[in-house]
Amino acid sequence: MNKTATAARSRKRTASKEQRRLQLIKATMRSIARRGLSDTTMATVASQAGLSQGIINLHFKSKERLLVETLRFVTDDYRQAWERALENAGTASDDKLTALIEVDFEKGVCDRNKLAVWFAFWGEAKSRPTYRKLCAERDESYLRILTALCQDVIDEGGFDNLDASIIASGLAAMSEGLWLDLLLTPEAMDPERARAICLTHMASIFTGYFKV
Amino acid sequence: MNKTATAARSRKRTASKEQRRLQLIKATMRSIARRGLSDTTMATVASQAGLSQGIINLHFKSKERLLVETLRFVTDDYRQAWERALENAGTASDDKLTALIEVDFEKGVCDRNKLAVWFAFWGEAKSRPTYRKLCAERDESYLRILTALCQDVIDEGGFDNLDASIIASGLAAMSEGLWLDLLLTPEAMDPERARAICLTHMASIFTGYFKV
Amino acid sequence: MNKTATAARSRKRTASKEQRRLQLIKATMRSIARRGLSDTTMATVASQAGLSQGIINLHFKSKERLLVETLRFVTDDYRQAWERALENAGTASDDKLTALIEVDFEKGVCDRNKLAVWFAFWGEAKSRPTYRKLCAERDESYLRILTALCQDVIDEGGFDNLDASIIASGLAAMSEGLWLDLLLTPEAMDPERARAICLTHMASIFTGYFKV
Amino acid sequence: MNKTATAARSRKRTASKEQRRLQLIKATMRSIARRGLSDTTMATVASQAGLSQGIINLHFKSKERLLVETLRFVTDDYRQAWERALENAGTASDDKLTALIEVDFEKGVCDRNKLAVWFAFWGEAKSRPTYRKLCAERDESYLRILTALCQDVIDEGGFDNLDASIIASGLAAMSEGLWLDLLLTPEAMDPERARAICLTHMASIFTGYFKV
DNA sequence: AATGAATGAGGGTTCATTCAT
DNA sequence: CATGAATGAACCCTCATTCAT
Repeated sequence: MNKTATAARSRKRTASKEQRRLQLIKATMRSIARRGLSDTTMATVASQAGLSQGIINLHFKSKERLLVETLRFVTDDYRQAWERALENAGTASDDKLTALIEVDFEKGVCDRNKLAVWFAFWGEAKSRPTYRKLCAERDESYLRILTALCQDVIDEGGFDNLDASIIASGLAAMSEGLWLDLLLTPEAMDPERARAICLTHMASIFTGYFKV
Repeated sequence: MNKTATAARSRKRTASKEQRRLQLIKATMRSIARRGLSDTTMATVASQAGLSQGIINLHFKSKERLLVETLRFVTDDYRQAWERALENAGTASDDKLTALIEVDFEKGVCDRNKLAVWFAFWGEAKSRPTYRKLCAERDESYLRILTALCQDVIDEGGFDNLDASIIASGLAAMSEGLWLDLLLTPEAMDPERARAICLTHMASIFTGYFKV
Repeated sequence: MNKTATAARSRKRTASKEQRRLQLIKATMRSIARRGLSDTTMATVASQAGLSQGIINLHFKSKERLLVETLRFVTDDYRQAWERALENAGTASDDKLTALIEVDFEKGVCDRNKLAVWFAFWGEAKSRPTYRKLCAERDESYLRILTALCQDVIDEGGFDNLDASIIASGLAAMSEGLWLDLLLTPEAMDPERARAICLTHMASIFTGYFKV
Repeated sequence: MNKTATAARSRKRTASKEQRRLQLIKATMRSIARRGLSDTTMATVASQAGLSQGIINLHFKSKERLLVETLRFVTDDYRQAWERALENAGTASDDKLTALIEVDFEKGVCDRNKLAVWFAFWGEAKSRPTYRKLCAERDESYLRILTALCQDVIDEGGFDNLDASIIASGLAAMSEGLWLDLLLTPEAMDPERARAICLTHMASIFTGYFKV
């Protein structure tokens, strides 16, 4: 066997290992969404993945690690979504801000399964420093960019009496609260309506901008 | 022993029984706040209450029942808080609305322990119809009164182009989202700031009202 | 209920708890003797005791603790045996020494089950500081009294050229080695013969003493 | 490819196979010495040997076989040591006996790691016929030669009142017991002192012989 | 011959629940 | 009404073994 083949196999093995981890993380998310965090066991995850019991400890050492990696995955996934949204948005500040708001309610981000995962971890965050830290980091980086964009709109639109930080915090909070409504009362709230609520809010603040 | 005595004793017993239940519910809340829902066991609750192992099954029949009753308690507690706030508020619609908003961030309602309980149950709500129903009811009744008050302000202030339902939903969501910030990043958010954010938001919408 | 009754019940409860611990320790010894330390599981011990799985963690917190307590029990048991033997022995030093030797091969001490327990723990002692410490303490206190008695015989018999420490160490070692023979080759060694070997050894050293 | 080449390769392969087995047995001994028998797993052995997980089943079929082969190795190793010692000893019976005793405390035989292996297996011997048989055989062949040599010394020295079997059993036992001391209380016993104890013992029995 | 990912039986442990006191 | 010892199912995790590569 020549070097190239060895490298190929080696690469394949490594890739496969990463794939397995991803497969297990996704199975974990499904299990959390369907049964809740407290009813998510090694068995439910393994079975979701169509694999055997021992597989999780083989790849993640412990259940706790699996859960942390799952949270990290959701966190990264969310960040990538809004980074991508910003890239694809127009160059105008209000367009960017709109894009950042809308990403919270678009398909890949705002499905009830992922929301369930978010709330599952938030529910345990107070008593689990590891979870809290991961969640907090997500919030902070998101809030930072949101604040910056609000400031841009303020500057451009001449809304000198507004405080970007206050607006951004309120907006981010509203978005999270709407997620809760989507989770708890799906019959009374849907992503489209949630998006409209946020944009209406922005339009109230920045007169003349964010026509819904 | 005469009938009166029996009745008296019976009444006393019942009262005592109710006290015990309350004692256990409060112990449950403390346990959830300190250790999280998933680390809250019959033992941690009983120990918090300074009572023995078997006591919970005696009064609540099962752990599940205890948790449901705890959630119900929190729900009722919250409702009473804003009902009381409305009673104590001025008669003007905007005063009432302000009172309703402020109650979310006042001491008895907005302490990190109670927030932890809320999020603990929200985290499990998707996969537990019983929890979801209780949480949803809370939201709905709160949202109903909030919408009505917004409508009053709209009518009184002549804000005919505004939609009370949209505003109320956004406001309620913002409030819940701010709770999450209080839970996750207490160093970056405090009740006073959260209140200010909400009121600023209202002031943006209803020009001339809700001066912070 | 009066104080006496309370005390009685309390005493009974405590006693009962102590009894349960003893029962489990004895079940552990039987399990080790029959199946070996490596095949002794929580299940084999509980089943030996005729009790349920969870009982051991209830009384000993962990398997490791149970094993340590079992070793401690054997250690204490052994010490009590030779202390009792010394009390019952005559006042002459050589009588006492004889008694101390004979106790190693008398019924209550030298049965194959207990020997199996000793060797099971000795087998793990090198890599388990806790075991080693307990075993070493047993050895040391026994060796100390053995040396003292040898010294007495030396003094009384005028064996000035002998070293009590050397003799005692050799004697103690011989005794332990004979236990191994009893364990490994019961068809070639029995307690009576082992006892004779030790006494013959003493008779060789202290001319005129320890006639077998 | 001609026959010769095939044979050569085959021979080489066989040799290599034997080396691998030896490598794994030595890794097993190290693992037992460092972690104890109960913490010795296929993984710890393979890792000690710097090889992969599956290697042991490839060469030994099962863990049990590996352990048995390890015990057999230690047994053979011990036998070879005293056979060599006898060959190298002088022709006088007491010289041979001295050599036989001294081998127990010389470097290659009496190191704490090997002692740990011995005791590990002795600890499981009672409940494992396979282990017991192997250990017993070791004892028996050693005891046979020891008895014969004692008899020679008795005959030559005119110690007609002594019983070779009793002396040999006592001596062998003492040696094993001293090993235990070396294992458990290395700060209180060392090979040199152990050797001295045995020789002193012999000198007491055979007056005029075995001057230390 | 050698690897190491995968399996799954069985281990120790936790904990909701029961029940004699 | 209250206790807490006892139960046993279900959990997470370990590890000997298998097998595709």
